[in-house]
Amino acid sequence: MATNDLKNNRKKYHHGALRTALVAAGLEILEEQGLDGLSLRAIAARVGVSHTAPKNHFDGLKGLLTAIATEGFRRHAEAMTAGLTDAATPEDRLRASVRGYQRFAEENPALFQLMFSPILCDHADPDLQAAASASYGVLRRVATGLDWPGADGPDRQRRTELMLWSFVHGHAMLTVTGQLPTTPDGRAACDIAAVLPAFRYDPEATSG
Amino acid sequence: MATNDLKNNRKKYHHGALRTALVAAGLEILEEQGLDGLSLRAIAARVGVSHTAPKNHFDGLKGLLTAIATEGFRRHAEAMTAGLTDAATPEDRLRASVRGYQRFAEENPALFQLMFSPILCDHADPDLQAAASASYGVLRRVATGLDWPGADGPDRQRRTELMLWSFVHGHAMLTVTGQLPTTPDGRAACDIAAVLPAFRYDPEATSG
DNA sequence: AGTGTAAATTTCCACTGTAAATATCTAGCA
DNA sequence: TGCTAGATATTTACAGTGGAAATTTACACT
Repeated sequence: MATNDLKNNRKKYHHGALRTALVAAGLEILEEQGLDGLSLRAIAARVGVSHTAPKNHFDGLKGLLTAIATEGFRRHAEAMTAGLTDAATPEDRLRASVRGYQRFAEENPALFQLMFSPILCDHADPDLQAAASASYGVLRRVATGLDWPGADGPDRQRRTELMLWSFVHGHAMLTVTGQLPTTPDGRAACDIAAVLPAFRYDPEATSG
Repeated sequence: MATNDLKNNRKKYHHGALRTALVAAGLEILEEQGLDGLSLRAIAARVGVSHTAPKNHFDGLKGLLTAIATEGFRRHAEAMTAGLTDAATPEDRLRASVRGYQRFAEENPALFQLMFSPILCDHADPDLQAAASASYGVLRRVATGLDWPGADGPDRQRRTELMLWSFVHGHAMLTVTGQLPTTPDGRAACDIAAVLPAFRYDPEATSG
C-alpha cells in the first residue's frame, strides 16, 4: 500500500519526490471522495508519510491545496486546448474551448471548486497565478475578434473576454454545485455552446 | 456582551429564541470575519450558549449554515426586487434586478459564497430550496419575454433564463472570489449591466 | 403540587492543522 | 575513508473543531 517501498521491500526515510507525490495523492482523494476527504493528514497518509512531512515542501495545508489547484489549472488549460487544432473557423475554435471548459468542470467537480475557492487556496501564489493566467490565455486567444453587443468602449476586447469568461464560468459553477439541471452522469442538461452565437466575430477586427 | 441577559442582569437557562439568534450571530460573524470565523463554537459563543446547544434546533453545523444561507437567499431576493418598482420598461427592470444580484454579492461576499457552496450547506433542505426558488423567481419574472440568439427550441424561455443566470452568477462569483478586476472597495470594475443589450426582448412574446 | 418534555449544560471523544524537538539520511569535503 | 552540515522526515504535544451521551434546568400542563 505504501508508495514508498524499495525493491527489497524496505521503506526509505527520505521519499525523494514527496512534493509531486503529495499533489498526486491529493488529486486522487479529490476524485474519490471530493473536497471533504481532502485533509492534510489524509493526503500524507496516502503517500505513507507522517502528517508533518508536507511542511518541508508547502506552506501548511493551504500551500498544498494551492499546489493541487495549480496542477488543476494546467489540466484545465489542456482540456480547453484539446479540440482546438481540429477546429477550422473562429466559431468552431470558440465552441471547442468553451466545451473544454465545461467538460473539465463536469469531470473534475471537486477540483474545479477548489481551484476557484479563495478560502481553500492562495490565489496570490506565483505558480498558481501563472497556471491560471495560462488557462485564461486560451480563452483570450480564442476570443480575439469576438464581438458582444454593448461591450463597446475603450477596452472592448478585454471586456468581451471578461463577459465570455463570466458566462462560461457561471454555467460551469452552477452545474458543478448542482444548481443547474443535469443528466444522470453529472453533465449539464443545457449545452452552453448552443447559445454561443450571441458572441459574434467582427470581420474587420479579427487578427489571428 | 451576552445577548441573553434579563433586565435584572440574570441569564436565563432557556434562551427562548435561540434559533433566530444563532442565525443572526452567524450572519454577523460572516460579515466581520468571513467564512473562516464561522465555526459552530464561535457562533454559539457569540450568543452566549454552549457549543452543543444548536443541536436542539439544527442538524449539526451544516444545518445551521443551511439556515444562514436560507436567510441569505431571502435578502438576495430582496436586493433584486429593490429597484424594480421604479423601473418602467422591461429593459430597465432587467437591469435593476441584475444590478441587485451583483450588489448583493459585492456587499455580502462571504454569505454569497456560503449560499452557493454545496459542501457548506445542504441544498436539498426544503426551506433553503424555497428561498432559493423565490430568489430565482425574481430573475425568471424579469426575464419573461427575453430573447437570446441561439436559444431557440422547445423550451426557449427556460434556457434563456438559465443562460442569463449563468452570466450574472459567473460575473458575481468571479468578482467575489477576487478573480475579476475590482475597485478598491470591492466592487466589480466592469459593469455587467452595460452589456445586457445582448439579451433582447421579443415584442410578440412579452406577456408581463 | 407534581410530572413530563423541551432546551440547555457538562463531559468526553475522534479528528484537524500547527509547532518544536528529535531522528535519519545524503552530499560534500578533509 | 571518516566527518560534518543541511535537508528531510518523525515523534510528540497542543489548541482547536464538530459530534455523542448523560445530566441539569426550566417551563407547561394536568
